[in-house]
Amino acid sequence: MKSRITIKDIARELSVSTSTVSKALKDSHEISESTKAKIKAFADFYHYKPNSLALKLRNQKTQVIGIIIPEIVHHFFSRVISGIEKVANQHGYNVMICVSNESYDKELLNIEMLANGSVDGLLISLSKETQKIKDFKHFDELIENNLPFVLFDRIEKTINCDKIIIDDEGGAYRATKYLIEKGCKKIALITTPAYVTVGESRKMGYIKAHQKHGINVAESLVIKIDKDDDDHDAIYALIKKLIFVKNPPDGIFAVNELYAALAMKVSKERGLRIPQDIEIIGFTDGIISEFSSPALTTVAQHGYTMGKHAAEMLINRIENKANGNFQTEVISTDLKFRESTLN
Amino acid sequence: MKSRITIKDIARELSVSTSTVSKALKDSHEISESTKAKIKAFADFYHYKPNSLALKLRNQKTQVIGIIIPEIVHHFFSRVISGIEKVANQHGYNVMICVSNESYDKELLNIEMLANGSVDGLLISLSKETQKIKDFKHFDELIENNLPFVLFDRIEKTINCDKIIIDDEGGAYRATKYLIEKGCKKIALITTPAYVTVGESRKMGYIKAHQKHGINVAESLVIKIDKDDDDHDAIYALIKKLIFVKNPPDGIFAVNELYAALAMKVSKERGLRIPQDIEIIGFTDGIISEFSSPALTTVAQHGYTMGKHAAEMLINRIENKANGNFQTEVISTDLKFRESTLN
DNA sequence: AGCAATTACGAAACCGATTTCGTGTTAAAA
DNA sequence: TTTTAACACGAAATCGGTTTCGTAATTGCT
Repeated sequence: MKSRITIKDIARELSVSTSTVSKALKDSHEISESTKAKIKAFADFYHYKPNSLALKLRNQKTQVIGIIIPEIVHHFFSRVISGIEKVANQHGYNVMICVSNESYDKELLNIEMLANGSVDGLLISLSKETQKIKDFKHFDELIENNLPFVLFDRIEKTINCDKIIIDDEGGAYRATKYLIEKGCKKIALITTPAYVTVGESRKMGYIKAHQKHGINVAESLVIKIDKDDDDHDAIYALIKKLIFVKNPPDGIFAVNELYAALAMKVSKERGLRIPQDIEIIGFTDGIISEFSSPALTTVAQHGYTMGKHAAEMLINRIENKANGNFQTEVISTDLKFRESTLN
Repeated sequence: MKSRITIKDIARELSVSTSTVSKALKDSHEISESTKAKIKAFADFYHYKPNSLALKLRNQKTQVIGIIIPEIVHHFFSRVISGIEKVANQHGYNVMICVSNESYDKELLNIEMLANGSVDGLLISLSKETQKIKDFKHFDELIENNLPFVLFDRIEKTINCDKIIIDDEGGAYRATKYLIEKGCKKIALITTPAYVTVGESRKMGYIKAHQKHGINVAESLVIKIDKDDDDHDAIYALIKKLIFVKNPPDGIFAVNELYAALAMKVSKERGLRIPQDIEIIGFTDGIISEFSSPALTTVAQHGYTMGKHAAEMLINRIENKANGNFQTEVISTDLKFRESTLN
């Protein structure tokens, strides 16, 4: 059960003090060349590596960034993480990832776990439950202890911190506008409950695009899915109610690719041709869209970029390179044309 | 720039020693009720939380599990992580995730980072490069320092540790056998280069199924994709060479869902009807298969289960509940029938 | 030769906790 | 009245490092 060798072991074996060992290993001028050589050789031989906990405690700096996300089996979030990881590593940071599972309690627990000295800063995307019950007191404590943190994607305006979001409203606006201008007369919206802010923003874009064209949005064309993303059957059933009607919509804008893909499935079963009878656009960073048939036109949201920028914002804060005021950065979207809309 | 309150602050403010504070907060019988009350009230008021680095250093126990995976934007691996996270949390552990990006150097770096006291144990899936160059010396050091670790999915037999794998060969065998028994005469295999062990095992299953039926596998029906998974176009081009020929295959077994989905795309473009003219089976834990059209029949590999079991194996090691010998657990697969094969 | 400067190292404080051991005070037992 | 035990707390060691400061021995300068 031998464990990793420590500086004390080296000191004892070579009959010098721990200070001498420490300095020798850092090539300090205070130590003679001969002693340094001896110590370095010994340390090398036994593969000495300083204990990182001890260093972190001493330096009051962990070089670790904590990430709290609602779920990890999620293409968008995993891209964000990938971007974070990239930038973090470039700056010598590691990442510690916690999953809130869309639960307020777990989010709170995670924050408490990570905020006790384990990390230098936090990157957080709010859980659905947190957005629903609107309780943000766990962030007050972060602010009190002035631990830097950045909210990304699922944010809350009233929290005083740096934020980074997708241009949800703009993306939805352009997608809807595109459908309107292609001649769609009945464009349905498949969205989330209102407490999911990104869904709400996208709905806003959908509405504004209609207003811009002087069209009144029929409430019957808007459905809110209050089901777990894993429960495809339940979502499917809700969408069916939208499409299996006398005069089905001739356009659909869905706030994520899952809804869009399921809408496409339902449409095909209803006998509608895509895109001739009904045009569909999703919102996503995903792969369902690419491989569904017909391939889905989507609002591409660039999660990798968001992750990179979020990490940069946070590291700037941690290293005090940021100016005083908190920023909110908006990542713009692209409309990616595929087969589910007419050329 | 006030920072988190420490036990020393409390001791100073209340004119007691740090030992008294520590004991009081742990409700020790050594401390009088009145003093305990006073200290607890003070600590509560200032939201005192012990510094976790100090605890970890003191206890020589981090309650953190390190995970090293080749990539994170990957449905299978994210499911594995999800399973790990679940079990780890149940046992009071957190997870720290590092990505090797399929690079040997980064894998080595990650291991060194995590093995210096940051974690109690490691869960590792080998990078492609590591499998290619077959250099496993970084694991020797883990063994020397006896830091528990478990290899999952992409493993190496010669490393002396616990391992957990998918029944790649068995899954491939049953999938291929199914195609043969459905009457396919020319079943192509789309696989990875040989150094990717999971690809090789699946190839073995494919071959054995043929042998079982006394069929010789034509080398021309086996293609190895040596392209980055992100480079869909390049993969597409390789698959095209397989299918755009005079007598195309009437069955395809692909070692992952990306290859299967792309093969389906190519087949459709070649004018082949799926599943009437060509039947396709993929190997996966993913979502492309579900939403592609026709939906793909696949060998389901249960990443979530693998993650849970891997975490359990590791925690048993960490907490010395495992018996002495190293185990290799095999997670079995299911053939999930969808539209890309005849009923 | 006498004094200052340099060299080479060790002692001790520190990071933030826990825990063992020691001790002064008080109350109960002899 | 003396002994003893219980009580309540503090000093110090510990985890594994880094860093400041102090100092003995040597060297350099006048």
